[in-house]
Amino acid sequence: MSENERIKSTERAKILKALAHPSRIFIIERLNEKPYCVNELTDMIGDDTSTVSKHLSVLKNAGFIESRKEGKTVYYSVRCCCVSGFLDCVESVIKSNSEKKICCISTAE
Amino acid sequence: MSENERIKSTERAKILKALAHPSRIFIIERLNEKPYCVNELTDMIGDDTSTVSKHLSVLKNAGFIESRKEGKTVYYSVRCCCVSGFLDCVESVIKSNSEKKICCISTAE
DNA sequence: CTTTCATTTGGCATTTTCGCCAAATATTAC
DNA sequence: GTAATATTTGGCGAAAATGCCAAATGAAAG
Repeated sequence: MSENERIKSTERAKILKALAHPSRIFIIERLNEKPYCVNELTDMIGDDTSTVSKHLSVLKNAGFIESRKEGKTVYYSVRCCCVSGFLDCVESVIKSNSEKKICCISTAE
Repeated sequence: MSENERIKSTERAKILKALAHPSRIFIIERLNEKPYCVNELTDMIGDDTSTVSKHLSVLKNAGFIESRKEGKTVYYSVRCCCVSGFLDCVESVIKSNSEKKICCISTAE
């Protein structure tokens, strides 16, 4: 692996890692519907506020979401529309695993 | 987050985690071209054989790749054709990050 | 200015992941 | 059979991720 290849793979891994957590996937799915503030997401998830805030920070740093401040409240929203395609693909892998078939997102129904 | 939602998010996170490592992304990219054996991938990556073997095991358990034994050699190949779409999406996020624009895979060039 | 509410940051213990080595397994050659 | 080659597995220390608490910051209200 050349230096350049290693840098590129590491960069990509960072993005994927940012999404690779149950709460963060849940957050992305909720934000895919509409913007939510930290408090609302915290209530939904049930973890500590600081934990949720850190998850949001991870997603933001990766470029998946963005934030907008409104008074005391910070609203987060999805910045990258391809995330849903991401999750569709994940779903497709899961489906193919359970069916023990080769997966393909276009044939998955 | 309901029990069911938590299970679903955890399941999805597992799949994403399996891909969220520089070497594993590199492996998927190589296998996307054609099947390779452990030795060949080890040479390309430069890590210990056991390390690469474990990465392959992670990818296989997640359902991304499959293996076929030929004599002493084990060849791995991509089982899920949507993986390239995955990586395209990751690329699109990276690109939008550097350009500080909203990303969308369809407009990314 | 003080209080209150929403969020972020620092710190720390726990858990998970990583990567090497050594040993085990499997297959072919001698 | 033994030796050589390819891969996997077990184990262990090092590094990274996780999640809570407490403290800090920021903004509006009294």
